Amino acid sequence: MSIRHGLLALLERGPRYGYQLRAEFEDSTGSTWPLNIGQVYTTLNRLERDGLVHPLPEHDGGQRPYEITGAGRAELALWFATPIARTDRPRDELAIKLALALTTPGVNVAAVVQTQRTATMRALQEYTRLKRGDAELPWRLVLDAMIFQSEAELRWLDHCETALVRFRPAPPAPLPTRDETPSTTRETQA
Amino acid sequence: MSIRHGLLALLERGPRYGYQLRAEFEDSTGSTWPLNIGQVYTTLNRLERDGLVHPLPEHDGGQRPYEITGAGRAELALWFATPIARTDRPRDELAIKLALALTTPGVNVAAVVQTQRTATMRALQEYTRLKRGDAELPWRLVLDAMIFQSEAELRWLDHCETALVRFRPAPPAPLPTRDETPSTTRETQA
DNA sequence: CGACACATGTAACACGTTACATGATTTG
DNA sequence: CAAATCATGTAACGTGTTACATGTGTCG
Repeated sequence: MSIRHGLLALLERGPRYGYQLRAEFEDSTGSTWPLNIGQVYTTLNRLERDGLVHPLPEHDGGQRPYEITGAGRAELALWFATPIARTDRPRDELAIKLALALTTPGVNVAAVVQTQRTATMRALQEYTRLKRGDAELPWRLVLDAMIFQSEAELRWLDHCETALVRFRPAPPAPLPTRDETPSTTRETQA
Repeated sequence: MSIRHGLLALLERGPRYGYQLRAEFEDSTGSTWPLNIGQVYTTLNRLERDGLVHPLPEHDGGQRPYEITGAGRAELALWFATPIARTDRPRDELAIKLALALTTPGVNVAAVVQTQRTATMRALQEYTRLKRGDAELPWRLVLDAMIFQSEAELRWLDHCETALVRFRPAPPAPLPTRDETPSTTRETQA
């Protein structure tokens, strides 16, 4: 429901048309999650169907601006007033993957952890690099969210590795997995 | 794609039928993400369509067990060998919400942050409570993932509040949208 | 028998992504 | 003019959720 409410929030600033909405959405989040333009139009149609927005008759060029309605404002206020519960969130694919890897025969769990750690560290570096650019506050906060999440993921991966050693002390054969790290990252035993 | 691959991983242990798959999936993750039984059957159909599993003719009771195929094993191995990139993940609704709240007129961002913090702290306590129960290692790791994420979210919310004070010194100010007077930054930390 | 858990499936719907088709406007 | 960009829309598909329909097996 992020797009639906996101567009509503943008329309709270004033009437906008589809292309504008995509541009402003991506501006706010620094294009962290690129928004397909088709999705904007289908979402606008659903919002109109639900009475949360209505189109304005101005057809200067080809633009069809929309305006938020009273019901839309109420819905938006409810969104801002309601915290996001853990149960609302999508499944954490990484957690599922590791949990299942533990009981799947033939899987080198340590290698899975190590591969993910490399990728996550790389992502973290990229976010840190991006933060040095000039960004507005909204995007900076989005970047910080990504950074905090990546750091938490790294901590969790360390934690998993430690727990793993106690559970399966020695994986029988070091099967090769895709790991592009040169050498340096192996001694992070928390 | 978590369910699709999750079911494949469970089938790697041996042939299973739909009901079993749901039970084992929820066992592994401690019912953190309850899995609708209908979803299991539709996913099994898609896996069969794609040649990753095939049904076994045994129809003892009403059970229709499935078996993983060679292509299924390959797909599963690829899943385990490939790290999960940040771009694969779903949009972070909380980050979007706060980023947009900053530029939406009439929104008390500090209140949004505070409401979320309360909810997240409550979730964190619940996870900590659950961890005291007796759980298998996979579920314990899933719980730890939730805990680490919640802690990161709390840290981020604190961070947002701090950044907010410098950006919009007075939240209760009702009208001004374009007030850029760099007034005295009162450090009102909660 | 009647209730309940086990077990399989289908239908309708929402959301998201990708790709495609179609014009209008700007600009080199 | 031609190409790129702006702008709107549709179609097909994958995934996920909810609700409903149906049958079997067990147990008080």
